[in-house]
Amino acid sequence: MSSTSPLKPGDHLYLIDGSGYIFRAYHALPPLTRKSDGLPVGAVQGFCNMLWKLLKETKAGEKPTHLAVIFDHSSKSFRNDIYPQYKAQRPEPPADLRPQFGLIRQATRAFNVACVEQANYEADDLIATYARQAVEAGATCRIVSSDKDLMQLIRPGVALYDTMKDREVGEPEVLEKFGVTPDKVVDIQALAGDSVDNVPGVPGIGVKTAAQLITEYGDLETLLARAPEIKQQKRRENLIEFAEQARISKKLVVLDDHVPVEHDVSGFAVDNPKASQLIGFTKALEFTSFTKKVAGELDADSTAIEPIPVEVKFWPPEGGEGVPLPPPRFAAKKAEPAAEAQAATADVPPSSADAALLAIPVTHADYETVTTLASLEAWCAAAYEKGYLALDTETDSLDSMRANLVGVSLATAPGRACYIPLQHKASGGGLFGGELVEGQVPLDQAIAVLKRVLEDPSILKIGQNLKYDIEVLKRHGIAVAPIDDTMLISYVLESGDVGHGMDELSLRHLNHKCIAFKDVAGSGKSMITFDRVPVADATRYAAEDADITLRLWLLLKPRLAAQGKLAVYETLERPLIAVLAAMEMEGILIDPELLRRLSNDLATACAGIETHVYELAGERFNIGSPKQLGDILFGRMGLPGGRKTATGAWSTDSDALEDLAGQGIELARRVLDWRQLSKLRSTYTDALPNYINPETKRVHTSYSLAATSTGRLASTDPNLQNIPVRTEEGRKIRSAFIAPEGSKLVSADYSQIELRVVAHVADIAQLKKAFAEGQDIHAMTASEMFNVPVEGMDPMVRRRAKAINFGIIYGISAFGLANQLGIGREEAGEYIRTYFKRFPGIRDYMEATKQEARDKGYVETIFGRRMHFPRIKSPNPSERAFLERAAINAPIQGAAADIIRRAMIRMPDALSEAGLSARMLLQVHDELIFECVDAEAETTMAVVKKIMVSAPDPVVKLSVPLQVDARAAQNWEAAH
DNA sequence: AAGTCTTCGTA
DNA sequence: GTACGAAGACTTC
Repeated sequence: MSSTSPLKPGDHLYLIDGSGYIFRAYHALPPLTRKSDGLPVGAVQGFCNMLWKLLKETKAGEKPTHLAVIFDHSSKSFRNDIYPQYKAQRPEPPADLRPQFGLIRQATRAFNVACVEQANYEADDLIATYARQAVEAGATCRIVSSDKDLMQLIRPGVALYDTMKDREVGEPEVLEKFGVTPDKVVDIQALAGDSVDNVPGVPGIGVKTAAQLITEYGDLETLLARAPEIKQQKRRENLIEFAEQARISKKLVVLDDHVPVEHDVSGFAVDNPKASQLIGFTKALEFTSFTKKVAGELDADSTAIEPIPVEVKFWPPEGGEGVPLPPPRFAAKKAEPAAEAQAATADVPPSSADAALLAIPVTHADYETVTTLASLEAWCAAAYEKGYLALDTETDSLDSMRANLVGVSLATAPGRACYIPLQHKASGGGLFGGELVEGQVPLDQAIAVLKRVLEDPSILKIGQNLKYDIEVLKRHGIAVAPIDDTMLISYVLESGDVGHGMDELSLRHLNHKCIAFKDVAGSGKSMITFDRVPVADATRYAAEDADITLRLWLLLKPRLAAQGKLAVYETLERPLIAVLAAMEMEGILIDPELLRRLSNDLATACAGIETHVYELAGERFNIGSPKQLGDILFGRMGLPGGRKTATGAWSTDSDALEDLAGQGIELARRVLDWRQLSKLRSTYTDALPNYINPETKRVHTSYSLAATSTGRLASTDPNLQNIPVRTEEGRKIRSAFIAPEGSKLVSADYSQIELRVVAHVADIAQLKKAFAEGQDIHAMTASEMFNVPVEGMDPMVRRRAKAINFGIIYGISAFGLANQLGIGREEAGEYIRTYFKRFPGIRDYMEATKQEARDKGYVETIFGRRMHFPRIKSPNPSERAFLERAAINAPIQGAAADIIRRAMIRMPDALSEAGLSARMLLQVHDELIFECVDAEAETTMAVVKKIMVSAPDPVVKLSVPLQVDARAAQNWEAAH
């Protein structure tokens, strides 16, 4: 421990938030630093550097006279007595972080610095208490932390220093973050709450609204007292209803500055480190260069000092998929050559030199606007030196099949980025508008230079959502390869309730807020296309995108190997980019004339129903308005049995209307009919023709690879994964998706793939046997459950079993099953009990999955795809039950998604190797749609089936056969 | 103009 | 009971 001396006027007390430091260092720094045995020590090393700098390099007059590092004693504190859910759903720290908690405490002692923690109090409370003591003693205090919860302590004599951003946090920074002065910060937090710490706050109020309210009313109590004056209805009601919750929230966020501290501040007086202790410690952790630096400064002979024993807890981590190894120098050898076409040699690992540069702040100072061919060549040369290149294209449209290339940005190192404007046009109309801006490299020349590097197999191209850029560049004759995509890397690492957009990733991982697109191009009606953005603005925006993308790659790529997820990325994600790009660019043919006729028919039918509805209702109203309809049905007509929606409005969904229709209310039946027809018209027959590309005359959807939590794809603009099929009217729309003359559409779909996955992963003998023998799976289930023969089975009995089988996949509940079958909850519960009695393995599997989600915070598919459920331990019972069902469904839906991904990745090569010209056009979760010439239809179906059926091989040997049904026809409806 | 709610299409 | 996206109505700024 350090020496002893009471605080006196003029003294400087430094309080370091040790727990906060380690969390932020872990998440902000690349996990590259490990001891030779694999022990992760990056945060400890960062901590030592920071502490050393504080002790040695602080300016004269700011040197601390007293210093202590404060830690959280445990995850429980007095706040849990006020509000048990406080910080209740914090996930366990990552395995490679856990051992570093103890190491940082040992580092503190090795520095001969006070190391303080106290049961029942958080570090922040101790810091608040010591800071108050300092001010009262006439000394000043400086708190070293990046925690926003400490902003409330800022006042004359108490400063806050953010180590991660390397800057002082003063009133301006607090104003920027919370919109109020430091003394009001707690009122903001009380209103806005904090989802990370589970501070509830008031619903509907975020930081922005809270700041506005506190500025207007002065403080929380005044606001709550005068809440009835507030104009906005919802806001007023919430402030009144949740007033007590706001007060509790405030108690949670206000720090206790009168902790009966066990360590007296006089014991924090600064003393010099003992060379033997400090160097002994840094040698033990193999901090070579740090040891050298310290030895030099302390004038000690480091070779003469023995490493001291260091106590390591929680390492290696127990169980799991094994010890996360240091990131390999080169990507792991691909396990499946066929699955990953990309050469491993092109997969350059992030250099540690660049990784170190990640810490430099994102400024736009060194961004360059490339205006000459020579300078473009120089940037390409830099890419050759590095072996990798981050890039981003700027265009005038979100639709990659219509977008014109406006410019390209490149980055070769953190902070080293450029923008090459290619097709910027002068702003303004008339004579001077629309002309190409001076000083741009001619498009064809720039393309020629870029083509060399973007197609070079030795240069790895890094992008964020590269599929878009690949398509735009392909249309300019460039076939970009090999590639890495930061969006997909993030998706593999963190699929769960976080997003993977670049702005979001930048904030989360780099603590940097990107320039928003609307800041350079505006929004809404006044939005300009990117080619009209001034080149200087465009450079800052575009070069930043490439810079951030490169930094994210440097940070995130090593985590794939560290978490054992490189194979998932390389076999299920990355190779799908090119496959999807080809499908999207191919597009599908639709018959706009047929859709136009359908639209007319639907319009006529709707109009007829409308007249009738107005008669029945006795007034004209907007049938499409649930609010107006509810008022008429349950208000004016006073019909019984109305339910309310979450927001208190009358529910008029199809269940509610079916109820009324069943009671003989014709109005309800008519509205249901109207809704069906009007839906088909607005969403399909009217919308689809607008998506026909004028050049290709086909419709090109866009698939999102990182939109779902389970690994499924999502289709947008237009969504071609929800084309109607269930009703006769709807199927007419499907028949408007056609093959050209002389060609056919082939549809191939997996039969019962999710139930087959269940049979395999839960290892259910009866199910496996039934699938192996090609039995009717629902009939078999019914037979097992109700002891009736399959022969001559009552269709109703089979229907119940079928509903239960689907329920299993969805994480069954009596409530849901009762709804589905239109029976009572009791009866549904009885079915479920019967089912579990006959299939106990299913119940075991479901319980085990829930437990896994609770223990680890995630679940995995049989192919290793990981899906996170950070809120699975939510204190809210209905949220928790929902997440448990989702966690049960995820490995099943996810495995099915993995299987069809594997089939899709192998499909193009398989088709061409078979000498077929068939092209894959669409994916609808368990179905693939192809277009092929008439003569090749049969062979195409055979090849497609073979690839789809064998898709799990060789990684997973399914214990159940997969079945694929395929048909060829002139249109999708007939092929399906 | 932007964001939320409700409804409904798919697997 | 799972997973999505789109359209129209409605609310708020």
